[in-house]
Amino acid sequence: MNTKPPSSPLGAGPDGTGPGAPRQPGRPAGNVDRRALALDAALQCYVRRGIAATTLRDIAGQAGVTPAALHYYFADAAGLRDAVIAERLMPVFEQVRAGLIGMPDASLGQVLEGFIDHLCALVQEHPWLSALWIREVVSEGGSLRGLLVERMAPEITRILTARIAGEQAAGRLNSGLDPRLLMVSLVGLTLFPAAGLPIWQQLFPGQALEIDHIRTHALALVGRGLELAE
Amino acid sequence: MNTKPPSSPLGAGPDGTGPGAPRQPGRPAGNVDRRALALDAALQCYVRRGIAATTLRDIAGQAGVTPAALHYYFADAAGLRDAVIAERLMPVFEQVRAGLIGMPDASLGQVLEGFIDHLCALVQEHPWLSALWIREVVSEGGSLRGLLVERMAPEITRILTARIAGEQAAGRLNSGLDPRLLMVSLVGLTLFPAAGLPIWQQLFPGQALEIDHIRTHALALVGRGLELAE
Amino acid sequence: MNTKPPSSPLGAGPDGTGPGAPRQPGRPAGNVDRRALALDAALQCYVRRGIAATTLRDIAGQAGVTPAALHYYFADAAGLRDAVIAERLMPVFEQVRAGLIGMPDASLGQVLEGFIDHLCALVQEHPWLSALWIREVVSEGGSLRGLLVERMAPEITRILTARIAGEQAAGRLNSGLDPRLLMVSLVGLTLFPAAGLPIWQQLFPGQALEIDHIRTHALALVGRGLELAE
Amino acid sequence: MNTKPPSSPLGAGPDGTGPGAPRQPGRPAGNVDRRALALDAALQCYVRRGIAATTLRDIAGQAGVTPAALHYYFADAAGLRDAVIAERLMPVFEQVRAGLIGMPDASLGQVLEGFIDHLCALVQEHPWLSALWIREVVSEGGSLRGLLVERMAPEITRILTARIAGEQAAGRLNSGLDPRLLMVSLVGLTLFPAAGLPIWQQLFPGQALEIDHIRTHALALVGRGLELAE
DNA sequence: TATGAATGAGTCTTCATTCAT
DNA sequence: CATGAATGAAGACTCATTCAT
Repeated sequence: MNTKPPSSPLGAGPDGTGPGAPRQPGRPAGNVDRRALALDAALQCYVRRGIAATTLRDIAGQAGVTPAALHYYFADAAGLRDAVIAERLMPVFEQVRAGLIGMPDASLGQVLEGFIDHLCALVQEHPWLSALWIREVVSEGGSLRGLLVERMAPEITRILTARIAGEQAAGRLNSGLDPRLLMVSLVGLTLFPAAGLPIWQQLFPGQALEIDHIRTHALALVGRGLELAE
Repeated sequence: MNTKPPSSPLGAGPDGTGPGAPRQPGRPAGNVDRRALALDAALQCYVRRGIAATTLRDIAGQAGVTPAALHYYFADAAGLRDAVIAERLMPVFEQVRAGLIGMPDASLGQVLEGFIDHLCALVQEHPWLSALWIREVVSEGGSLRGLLVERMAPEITRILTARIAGEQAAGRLNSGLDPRLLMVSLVGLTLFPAAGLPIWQQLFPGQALEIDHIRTHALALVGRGLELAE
Repeated sequence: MNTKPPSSPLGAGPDGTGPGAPRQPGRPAGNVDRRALALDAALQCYVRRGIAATTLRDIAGQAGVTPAALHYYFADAAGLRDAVIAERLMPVFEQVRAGLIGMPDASLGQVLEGFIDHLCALVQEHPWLSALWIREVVSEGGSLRGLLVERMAPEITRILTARIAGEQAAGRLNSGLDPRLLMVSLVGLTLFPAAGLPIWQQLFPGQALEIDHIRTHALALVGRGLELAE
Repeated sequence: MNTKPPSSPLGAGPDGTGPGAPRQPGRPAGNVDRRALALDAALQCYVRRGIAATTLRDIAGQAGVTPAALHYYFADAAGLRDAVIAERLMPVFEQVRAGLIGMPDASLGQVLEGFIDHLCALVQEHPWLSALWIREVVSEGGSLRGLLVERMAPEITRILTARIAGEQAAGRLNSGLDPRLLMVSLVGLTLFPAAGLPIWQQLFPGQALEIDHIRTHALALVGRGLELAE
């Protein structure tokens, strides 16, 4: 009947037990493995089953550690999730953002096509990115939706929407496009197909179908559209 | 969002009794209500939390029935999920498929643009479609992925991929596109943005942003691309 | 990683599961047994180990039911504790209070001696009363201390302290006594020795030593004190 | 309340090294500090939550050491508890005993009133005494009950009960009293009210209510009883 | 036909304890 | 001499499922 409330996520326990908050620097190399292993295992499970449906046992089994060890490292399930977000997801998500707002001097065409290149390169390097983005960022009820809404989208929206509309007004961009939906379209042409790659590959056995095909295809489509004959 | 109860089974036969799915024989009509109520509640929960993370208790609470009643109607959790798929999801998924392979005489342009129209109309009518498609069909580990891989995609792929490649060879379609990825692109320009509509609406407060804007935008993009000034 | 918060104590579950709040009337007799059995078992464990140190398993084992059954009956450990308080303890505690404030017309002597009688009669009938009062009501950190401070003592204090002081002023009560401590003294001469009865009995083997001896002794002491020879 | 750290071991030998309890040989003096700190912290926790409900982590947190350090010093939780008893509790409990059997030449009146004075003085010096006595010595299932039954009460009982009965027979003591319960009554008039002091103080805000009031009141009550007007 | 009662298995979490260093 | 790392056992609680009625 001890109803003592658990310590808040990410905070070091008040009893001097457990490492609580991640302590990156200065850790003996021998111990980094198990914590990092757990983060990687958690990431894998999140991708495979979704964050909400992943249990600590799933992760512990995947990482080859005991559930109690996960509590030792991360205090609780929320702490583990937060650690994965902070140490695995955010650095990459941050790169998504940086790819867009980091090229202010370029022409809009360079920005947009550069964004496609950039997303594809990130997916190449971090194959989990597309799956997690689709399920946890975009999906209703996704665990990371708040990250997009609060931390990433507002800035991107503010910077790019006005510019897009401006280019349209100047006749330098297809006026039929909706400025508010353009960035989404680029994601829909890159991360979305990338999340389904295993499916498409399965549908075309014997043929190579990789992220680079998605990149080329997306660039061709946004370049001139379908170019349907009249 | 998505709190509107889904419309009654779309695959219902012309006699209005709706035998589109297996229904235990001998049940009085008066009880169909509670079964249908449970299916609707389950669909809502699936959209909200994802299929894997939804518990029977969630559904029972949402439907206002006891968990035991769900067992009575559907035998077990898998049976309920299968019933939702068969009686709620498949009729709509079937329409997705029918929209594509049902117009063999039309030109490819008509087929592709018709597909965009069709998807948007379906989302309009069944707001849960985009969310569920994104999370459960496309996502790795999605509960409905098998449906796409085994029942829908092969036929579509067989019919359309060859035709697309043919049109490209004949110079009637942008040769830079990848025939294998074209259908995916159209979904990525419709269902994917639709799944995020609540987010985009939140980012542009005071402005109407609805499925019709997605449709117009997608048609403009596939029509001629970005039309960037040289 | 389902971090859904548990339903609040004593409240009926929102999912239509479990009886939640105690439902006294109208229950089939066959089922009353197990719930009441659990309450009795919990009371025994509380007396034996203290409320804070009692686990659900202790109680379940004592009652001969599974821990899950306790959750079914009482939602959670706090709910069980609250039920024991509400259905077992409070009725008796209420009698402690009623014994005092229920005799306004009597002389103070009658009230005080009546209180001793009353406490001893209650202990006779509810042997757990003294142990629980000593450990959980009076002890620092006791789980029921709030009950005394907030619900019982203020009224008793308000009614009796003034009267006691008045009688002292009128010379009808030992003026050396502290009006604020008189009621406590009576408890210290009844419930406190009663809680230790097993010890005293053990120390005087072969002799009867029961609550009635405590009553007689307490009445003699408050009657005329030690009556020490000068 | 009771946040004042307990004074250093009372049973310490005349040489100031305090061998009153078993102390692993060969430990440098510099480390005694941390051990003593842990004992004090444990005592505080025992008072606050009760011995059975106190965890090693509670104590470690309170003492500002790691749980592993407690194991290093005391082998296990039982060893820590035994050390607290031997080095903190027993010296004071011993004084309770010594106060009674140490004045064989005095009159019974002096012994009894001296006992009240003595208990109050001990509580004054060791505020934890009353709480621990009430909860762990007297309460059913109390962790220290054995101490009273086996080590303290028999001797006191043997020496005093006979004497009390003798005085009664000689007409020098209220014959209505029960010789077996007289010592308990004195405790019930001192330690018991003392344990509840925080409550009574809370009930009479603005008034000083301290151990000395308890002493005066108890002496007045045992002196001549209530002195109720006929 | 339907459900209230009950439970075994599984989830997250905390605990005392161990051990290599 | 002392502790950070780790864990098995036990804690509370939830879940899908069963079954008598």
